[in-house]
Amino acid sequence: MASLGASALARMLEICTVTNYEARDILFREAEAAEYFYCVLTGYVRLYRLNKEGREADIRICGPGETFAECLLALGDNYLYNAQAAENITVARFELQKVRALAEQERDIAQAIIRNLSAHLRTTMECIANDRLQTAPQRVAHYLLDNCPQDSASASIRLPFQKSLLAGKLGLAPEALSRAFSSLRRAGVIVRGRIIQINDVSALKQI
Amino acid sequence: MASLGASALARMLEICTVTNYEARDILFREAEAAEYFYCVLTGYVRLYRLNKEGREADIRICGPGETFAECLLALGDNYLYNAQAAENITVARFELQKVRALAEQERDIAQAIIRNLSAHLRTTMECIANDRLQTAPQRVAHYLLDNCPQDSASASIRLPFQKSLLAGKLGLAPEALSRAFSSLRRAGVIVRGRIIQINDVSALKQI
DNA sequence: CGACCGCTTGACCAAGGTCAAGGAGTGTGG
DNA sequence: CCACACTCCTTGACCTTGGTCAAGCGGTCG
Repeated sequence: MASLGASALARMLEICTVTNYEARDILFREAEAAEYFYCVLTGYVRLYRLNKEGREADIRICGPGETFAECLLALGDNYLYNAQAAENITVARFELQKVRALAEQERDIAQAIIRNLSAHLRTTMECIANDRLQTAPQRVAHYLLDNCPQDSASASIRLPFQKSLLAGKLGLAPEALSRAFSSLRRAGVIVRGRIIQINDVSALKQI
Repeated sequence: MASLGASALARMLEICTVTNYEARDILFREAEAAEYFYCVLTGYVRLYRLNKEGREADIRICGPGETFAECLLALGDNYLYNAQAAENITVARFELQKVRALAEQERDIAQAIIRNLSAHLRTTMECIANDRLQTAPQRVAHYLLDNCPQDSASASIRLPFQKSLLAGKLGLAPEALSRAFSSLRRAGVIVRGRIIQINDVSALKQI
């Protein structure tokens, strides 16, 4: 929304509702009639699908500032996945109908939607490539490097959420994440709780 | 482009160039400076990435009517993947710069881009979900059902491309696709060359 | 006829999912 | 203050899935 002009911004804020959910609340389910798209303000949201045996697979983890269900803006009447609060969260929601109407009137809004969809499409394709090309330790290394402050030789990261959530985000079972972390120990990665110490950033890049 | 008004359509056609490529030609490579986005007219294009050992993984297979590299419209100066002609193809290409400019002027074009990006984002997220939830035979069954004409009890499909391309599209090695097909024989799927005979559509849905 | 290409099949192996058991940390009640 | 429970994570054992390598098969083309 940072890119919107004053009037467009005002009109978006006008149709926006802020809501809280508690950990594990379901915001919506796959195939339900879609009314809103969402923007996370605080906390994390899990988007996931079920197969017919009931196993869950995460599709995306959304953090503060990220939107979801925006792909329904163009077309589509039903949600495509389940959305669950991973913790206590605050989200803003926008009625799809109204945003569609606004996008036709306000040029800024259409442009902002294009930027948003593009960025998502890019990260989503990136995710497919990573799933298909990388092993578990490589995915974890990749995630750590993406979240390293800079090209300093060493770094320390605090995970913003539970490890089980990270596992889902990377398309792994929690056990596999655990094993990936312990295999990264030899590359100088030390895990204690949510704190991850990286002694040698360049060694991590080799993986 | 079907949704564009006359003037918008004319302006798009104006900046469009039609090109042919031969099988295995590379249209562009990952990280190259991005100049165009593309629309396939005839044939199929493979979008893929490499890991550092040089293994390839397909991200998407684009057929007639589909576009690629549109995610660079909003932002981004470099291609994110490699694009290769899977056979002799004809594509239309559009200068990103010019389309960006047009999208700001012509409302239709911005709307069409939104629809296009939305649709891609949906299918791409769908792809992640399928990769993470389904086994090889399930993916193949899913593909066949998606390409069945209707809810007739039986059907016959002709693959529009080589099996090795389908394998890549489904995130499998060619050998795994072969095995998946042979495991579907017991569900009444008969493969001869590119022709696939499905005796019992509902049995396939159970898988 | 031989070469080549795409596909299939078999054998083997590695990655990671699943199940079960065992910590470690935190909060609760006695 | 300690015992207990609970949650989350880790570890080990096992097994399934699918990747890889190599050989063989069948069709097509020169």
